[in-house]
Amino acid sequence: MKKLNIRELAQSLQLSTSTVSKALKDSYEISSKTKQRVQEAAARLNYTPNPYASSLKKKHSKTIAVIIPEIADNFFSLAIKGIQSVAETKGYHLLIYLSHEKFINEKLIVAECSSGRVDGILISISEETISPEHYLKLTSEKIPIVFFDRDFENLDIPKVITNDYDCGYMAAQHLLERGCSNPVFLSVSSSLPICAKRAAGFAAALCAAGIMAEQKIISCTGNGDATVAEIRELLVSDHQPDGIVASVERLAFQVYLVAQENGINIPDEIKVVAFSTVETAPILNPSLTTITQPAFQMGKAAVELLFKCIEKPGVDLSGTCIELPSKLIIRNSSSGG
Amino acid sequence: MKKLNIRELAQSLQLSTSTVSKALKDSYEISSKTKQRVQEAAARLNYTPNPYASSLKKKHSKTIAVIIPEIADNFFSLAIKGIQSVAETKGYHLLIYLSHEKFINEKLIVAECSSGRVDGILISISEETISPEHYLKLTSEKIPIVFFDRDFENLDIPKVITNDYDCGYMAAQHLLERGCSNPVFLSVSSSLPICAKRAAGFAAALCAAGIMAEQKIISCTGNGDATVAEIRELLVSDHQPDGIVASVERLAFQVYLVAQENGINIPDEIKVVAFSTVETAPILNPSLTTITQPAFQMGKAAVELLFKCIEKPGVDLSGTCIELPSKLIIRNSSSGG
DNA sequence: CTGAAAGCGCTAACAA
DNA sequence: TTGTTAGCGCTTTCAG
Repeated sequence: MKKLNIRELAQSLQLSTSTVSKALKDSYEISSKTKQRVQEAAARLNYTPNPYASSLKKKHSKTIAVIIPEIADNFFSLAIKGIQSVAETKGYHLLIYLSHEKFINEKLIVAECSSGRVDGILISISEETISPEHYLKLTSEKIPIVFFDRDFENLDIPKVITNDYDCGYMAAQHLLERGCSNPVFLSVSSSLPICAKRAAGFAAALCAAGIMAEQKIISCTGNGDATVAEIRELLVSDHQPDGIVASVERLAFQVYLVAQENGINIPDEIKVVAFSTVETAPILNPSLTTITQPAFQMGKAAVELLFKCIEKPGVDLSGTCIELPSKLIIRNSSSGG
Repeated sequence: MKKLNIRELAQSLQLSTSTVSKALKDSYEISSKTKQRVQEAAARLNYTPNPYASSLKKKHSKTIAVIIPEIADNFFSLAIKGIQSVAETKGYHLLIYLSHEKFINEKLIVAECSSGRVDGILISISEETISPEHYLKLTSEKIPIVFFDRDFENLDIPKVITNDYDCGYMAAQHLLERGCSNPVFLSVSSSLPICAKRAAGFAAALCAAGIMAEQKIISCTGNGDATVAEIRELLVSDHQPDGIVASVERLAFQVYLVAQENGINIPDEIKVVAFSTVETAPILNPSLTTITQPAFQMGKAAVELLFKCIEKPGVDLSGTCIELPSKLIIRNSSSGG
């Protein structure tokens, strides 16, 4: 069956293309009799309008871009799920782009998005991102953008984030209450605002308890084996910490692995808390205390905000910041003390 | 900064649009001097060609659709990552659609894809899918489609799958070797081919060992709490099984939870093996024996196959089936015996 | 209520 | 080597 276009459909009905076009979208200008005739024929002949022709004419595409650093990560999968749940009710399409945590990739993707391909952009910035020009260019071209989770600070771009500073504080405090005297924070990037905020909260809690926070923020910037090596070195050192806050779940997994391989008991010798949405937290060995972000809700809130920008180009949402709190869920990895 | 089009760019250079168009794509017809002039101007004025206009003309979109049942699932996240890794090198865009395991959604999505929006489709079918007309319609319209992981059987559509039957067999055999005399298989859907194949392999291994496989295939079709209830009932029943093969990882997690809450020891009282790609398998309590699919590679192989279909519409790839083997990774949840 | 016609921004014959 | 022109398939005034 050959794909047919609106002209052919119109011809087969002895109507003009404009009548058919209007009938298809149920316009009040068309008699209900012809509407029916047209819609019936369209269904029968399997007519589907070419979305690109229509986008070209209407100057919007009913598609949005989601730019994330990584997809094989529970947080982002859940966020996409949230995004998709509302995009689908609005008939929007979702284009997914991965920056792989690289600034250069992110810039290329963002530039590509300014071509008119998408009506709006949802982005969680890469670890490397240090300047915002590419976002600014987008806003100057009036294509709406909203940050979710990982934002670029001091910009007027709308965002939905979580209470990272408070959670960093909470995590440290929790460890302190459980008897840790030498907790450390495992950071993935000092330039990444969310990580910096978590670290800052952590440091503040230590200070409040009279502990010097210097040297308690440990950067684990490599990935894979390099990080494992760093963690191994940390855990078997003379000044082994007695508590760990993992800024991302991957680091917690690595801590577990290293502890396991070196016979270090969690939580007796070392307690751990992780920023994580991992589903298996309750059945880990031991079950993992987490700071869990409302990933699905954040995705949802972010698209909703984006749709507001798209639908009401007039109203000024710049500066809007929605903060959805994360939750500390206490499990066995931090018990005892 | 207002977005400009090719005509305006051409005007500002005192050239024709066709010259500019060709210069932009580095055509041999254009002198290198003007090429440079054009490209320099395009960069300076921030010109980006409208992709929809170009798609309309060229009759392809450089975008492919990925249709999956669910995104918050390690297997699919990894598969997307594999897909993306090759799409990005080819400059293709990725549209993601979720069927939420519903046949009706899948049909709608597939129909939408036949509009010319995408150059090809990668799909993992929903649990409910029972008829293939919507796929056939696509192929009759010459839009390439390839199945990955969850295929619809007895069709000539290319696919990349894993050795599900063998793995079901292997899982059962492993449990038997470890001393189980009453293993069961937890199925999510009897109509879903991959699940059925896993179950069939499982049953075959039992038969080979002289065990009646009747009633050993247990369907856990509800989701969430309903499934937990089913599993709870199974585990505390008089004829409690001493081995479980979970056809999907979610079921294994639920088994762990129920075992935990009822003080049932894994692996002493009951051993478990799960079809799963979960990253935390080694650090679960106890570490989980898995049949792990090569998710990333499957995604990669699938797009590569799809690109072959797209790039060489002439050659006939129908019937192509790439089978990438999964691996049994033995851990503590099935130890002892 | 229906139709004619212009044009969205780009590409690709074909001319020059 | 560059320019003219005719669409791609659709939507949308504007006339009828």
